[in-house]
Amino acid sequence: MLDLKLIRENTDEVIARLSKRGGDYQYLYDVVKKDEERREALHEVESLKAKKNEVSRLIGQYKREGKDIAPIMAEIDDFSSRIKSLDESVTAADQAIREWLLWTPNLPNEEIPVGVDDTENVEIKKFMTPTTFDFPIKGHYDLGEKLDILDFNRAGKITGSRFVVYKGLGARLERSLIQWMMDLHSKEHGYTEIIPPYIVNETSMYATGQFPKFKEEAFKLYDDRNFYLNPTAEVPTINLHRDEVLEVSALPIKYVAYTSAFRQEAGSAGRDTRGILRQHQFNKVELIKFTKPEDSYEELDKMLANSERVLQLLKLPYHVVVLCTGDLGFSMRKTYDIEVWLPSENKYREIGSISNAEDYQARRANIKFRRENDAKLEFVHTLNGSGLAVGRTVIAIMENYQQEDGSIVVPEVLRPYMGVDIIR
RNA sequence: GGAGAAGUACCCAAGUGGCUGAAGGGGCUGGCUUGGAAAGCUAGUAGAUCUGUAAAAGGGUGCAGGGGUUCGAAUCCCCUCUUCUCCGCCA
Repeated sequence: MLDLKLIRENTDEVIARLSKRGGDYQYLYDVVKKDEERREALHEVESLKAKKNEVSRLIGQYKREGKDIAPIMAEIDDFSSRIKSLDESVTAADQAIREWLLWTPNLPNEEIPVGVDDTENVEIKKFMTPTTFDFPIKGHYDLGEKLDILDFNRAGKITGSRFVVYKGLGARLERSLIQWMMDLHSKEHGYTEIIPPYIVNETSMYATGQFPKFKEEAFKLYDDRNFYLNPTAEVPTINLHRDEVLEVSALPIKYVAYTSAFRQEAGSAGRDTRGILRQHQFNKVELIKFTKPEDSYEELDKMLANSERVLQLLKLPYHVVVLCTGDLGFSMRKTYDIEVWLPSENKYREIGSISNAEDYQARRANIKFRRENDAKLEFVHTLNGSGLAVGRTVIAIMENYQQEDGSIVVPEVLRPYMGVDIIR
């Protein structure tokens, strides 16, 4: 959520900055106008309430003293009806403003490239060169079916499209990666491990910014409690501290969370339908930080380095791009995407996304901290990043480590977890 | 799923309609005392949020959350959530 005061005082600037994302934000002028009306009504109703409170207290006093209260009762009746109607208009204005703000995305960081879509993202670093082969290569879907470690047909029978069964060493590869990533980030990078609920409520979805705009992306449960399947561990893990005041000495708080993630992929009909690149259910290890405002960008860069380390240790070629304004996620101010080399597509594909929301989610989720005993409360900054998407890491390993005979060499760091050197 | 109990500030806890934005402890912060500390004595402790302002002052809201009754609600009524206990079922 953006700060209403900021919008009130810098309307033109806010609209200009938001417009770099694309879209029309002229409605913010209406919001400001509504806010003026709201405050006007608020002043009036508050002074009426003050007077009414004063008179009400007199009634108690009069009664104790045995005086007649009839004369002041008439006065109170008049206050009450005016207060009621004014209160209603204030509440209506509040709700209207809140609704607009919930649909308004975060301001893009001013230093990120301005652009309309992912073609204008800017590469900032590169690790290794794309893998080359001296034999005809296969996609992970072909490799997986031949090795009998990925089964798409039976997953279709059990559930439907965009689901997969991992089998044998395929299942073990997925499981090893989860274990190894959790170990790496918790033991070496100092994150605290979290396994949160995989079902979240509506309030949690609003707090991180999935709702209201991306409701159609979520799997809703048939249940009258407004429950949804977790779309990313970011949701439960940020909400871990919703409505809390964090100890300043504990910041930055660093979590590594493992969950399965569930997405409708509503806007992706027909895209990436082969293989496990885009599934309704996938595993992800996610990094989350709560930081002091002045530290968030330094922590963002450290988080990026922690994510990159996964691919470096796996010896997989990747590059990092800064998302341009048009490709930036709704709640985020700045995002790095890590894209891994996929030989079958002959290009880099997203495998992780590392973002700083600054105070946008903290404001929605009401997560604060206090610098000193008597200091005012301030919003923390929240960061989240992949560490990494597990299924896509499986793809990258299968494709980049494939041999001419269709077998797959297991990256060295995973061998202690896998118990084998090669999948054949 | 059934039956019951509870939710008050940083923590514990009193409080059945006005004199309570909230007794009493604990903790924390300051002062006295001390060479220093402990103990003791003493003062402060809604610090939230909205509004307002240059900053204040002032005002509204705030006793799990939401509605209602009333001139007036922590207190009465309704709904929801959470926690705990017992029973049932169960990985």
